[in-house]
Amino acid sequence: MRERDPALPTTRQPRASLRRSSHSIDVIVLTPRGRQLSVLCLRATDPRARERWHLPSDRSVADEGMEATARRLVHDATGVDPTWLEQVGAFADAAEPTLTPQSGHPAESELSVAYAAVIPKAEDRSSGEQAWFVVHEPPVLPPRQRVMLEAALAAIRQRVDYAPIAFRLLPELFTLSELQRMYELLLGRRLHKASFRRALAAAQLVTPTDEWRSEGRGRPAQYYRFTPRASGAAARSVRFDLL
Amino acid sequence: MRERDPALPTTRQPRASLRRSSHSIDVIVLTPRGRQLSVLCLRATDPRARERWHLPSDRSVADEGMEATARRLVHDATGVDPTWLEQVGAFADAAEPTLTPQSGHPAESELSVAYAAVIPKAEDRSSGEQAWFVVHEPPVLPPRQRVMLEAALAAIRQRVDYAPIAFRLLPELFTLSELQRMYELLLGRRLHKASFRRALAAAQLVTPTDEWRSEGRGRPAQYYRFTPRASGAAARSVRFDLL
DNA sequence: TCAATAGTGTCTGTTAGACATTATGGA
DNA sequence: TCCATAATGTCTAACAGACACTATTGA
Repeated sequence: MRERDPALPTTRQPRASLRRSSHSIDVIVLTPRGRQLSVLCLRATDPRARERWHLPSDRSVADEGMEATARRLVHDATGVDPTWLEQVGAFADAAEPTLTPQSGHPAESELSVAYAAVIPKAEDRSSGEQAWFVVHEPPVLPPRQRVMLEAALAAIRQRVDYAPIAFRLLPELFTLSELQRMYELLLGRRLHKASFRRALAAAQLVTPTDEWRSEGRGRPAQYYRFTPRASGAAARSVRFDLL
Repeated sequence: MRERDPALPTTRQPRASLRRSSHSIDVIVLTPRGRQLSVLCLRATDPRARERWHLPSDRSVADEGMEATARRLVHDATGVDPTWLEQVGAFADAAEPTLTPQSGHPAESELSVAYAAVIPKAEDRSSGEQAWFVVHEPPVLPPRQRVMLEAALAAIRQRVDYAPIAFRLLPELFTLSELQRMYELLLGRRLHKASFRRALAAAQLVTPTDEWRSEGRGRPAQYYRFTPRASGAAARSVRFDLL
């Protein structure tokens, strides 16, 4: 790709950034808020359609690659870099054999490549131009982006057992209860406490520290640290079928 | 997408088929051959580069949708429709910050959407223009397509426990040994016989018939039929951690 | 009889999930 | 004292994997 493209029947493209492609990069930015997982949505710029929302999206794949575009989209919207990012897939509108009146995507791109991104905590920039929505109660989105949101959630739930997504959402030191709550947030269901800790111990994913947390009422909790198994596959693949 | 696209700065597209996009659909066509899983590759048309191979690919997303394009690619190359088809993801060439001398894709498309397809058995059309390669010993492919092949195999292994891929590769009636061999082929590893059958029974995925197979030496095998659990999720999610 | 494949029975170690109990702080 | 949270111990049913065994055909 890029630079030489003599076979293309289109006109020569400007060589630097801001070239518009026929496809877009769309990002599902997720963050924990309270007991819920929330997704970042942007308000339509058109003042006549203030109740139309959409996901961060960009068609200028500026010689930077898809993942870099997704990362930039997250940074521009939230001010921070995602701590985890992964492609979900490519989406077009369902090709109805007879009629497809209008695009299911705000930028009218033929094709959208969706990325799921997570950031630890969102500084509340609810400027009116953007807002966080609980993932199960999103605003009305363009059809294609609604599909992408569901696919992103499914992808995260599938990968959370094998990728350190939960740890990327927590600070360096965390308690096992905090870790479990993060897993529950990502998976969207409750886990069994004893089994959760047994699985963690078996996988040797965390090591205790000397730090303790004492806040609020109950017994202080020990802080743990994430200690991924160096290269060699996880001692056990950490199956959280729990609860 | 399609038809109205007033926002696009490009010239008006011809409305019907054979419109070239900036992205391609590439298909990883897989079929069981003997004890191995094989992938379909096409020979370069350029007579000066007869040892260059590539995956079936098409840039004319002819108002038909990505999946239909993938299906057509399979049909054109093999004469049959795929019995299972699923998107793997979108792939571009790694954006080296400094230089990316040439495309990692034969059609020089910016972006390729990969689909994994399986067909039950390949009528041998090894016309010299195309050939089947054992998946672990593919020919030299364009870099992007090599990545897509590996991703397709990983995707299949991940989904084989939840999607009826193995059954789509077998005839209506099959023996449990045949089914197990198909799973082993797709997963790329041996399974434990007793555990395999226990898991099948627990998941209630198959029901015995009155037919028996008697061919070759050993004891005749009973034929089974695939009986998916109607809608309601599988009684058990059929975990084949076996062996 | 042997070889080859199909299918089953039994045993053992592991583990998920339930449940109960102890531990330790704040109000 | 009571309450809330953390952490651990024990029990049971389920199950994966190993192993051995029986069953049934053709050569």
